[in-house]
Amino acid sequence: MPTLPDTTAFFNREVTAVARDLLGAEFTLDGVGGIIAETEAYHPTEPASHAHRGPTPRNASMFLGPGHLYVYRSYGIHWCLNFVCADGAAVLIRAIEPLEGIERMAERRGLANRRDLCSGPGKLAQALAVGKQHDGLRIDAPPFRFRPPESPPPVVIGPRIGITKAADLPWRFGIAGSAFLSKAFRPG
DNA sequence: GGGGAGATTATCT
DNA sequence: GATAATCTCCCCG
Repeated sequence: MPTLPDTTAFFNREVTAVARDLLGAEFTLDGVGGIIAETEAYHPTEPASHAHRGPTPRNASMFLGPGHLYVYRSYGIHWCLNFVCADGAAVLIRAIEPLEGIERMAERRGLANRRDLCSGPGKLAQALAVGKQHDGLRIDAPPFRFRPPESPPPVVIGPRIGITKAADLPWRFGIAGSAFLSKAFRPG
């Protein structure tokens, strides 16, 4: 009987390594979710991070330690889901391949096309019904289920999307060839 | 299939 | 008062 990987140890590593290793991981909320297909890393030392200027009421959960969730409202409309690492670093979950609870996702999104259910940070938050009530919770306790990948998928890397600061850093990671990404990676 | 405008609100200057 | 880790719809081709 193999020992299950320790979740805190998984997230207590360099944030770009965690972002890459999250690809292929299983994540569900109340049995709704699938396989993480796209992530972005954020570190307090670069200005795109919400933790760049230190702790504030909004980003408090970024400092709870490895294995917690950071959920924030984006553009006053959408919710975005992050997994916290060490020292205020966090990984934004940008896309999930829907596998479980697809019916409920389709209802929440008002869409039938599986490809569009979770292909973006705001979309997947709506599909999984992620909200402020999940900010600061542990990823390895109900209503969540988290399981790291058993074998690493092929990875593509590129610059992060939708930001103006530190936009040159290649800190976006995706499963190569996945049909469920928020946007294609530029070849090269 | 691609580009641009608008929606909407918490947070910080 | 400006900004923001986004999404959808509309127009054009």
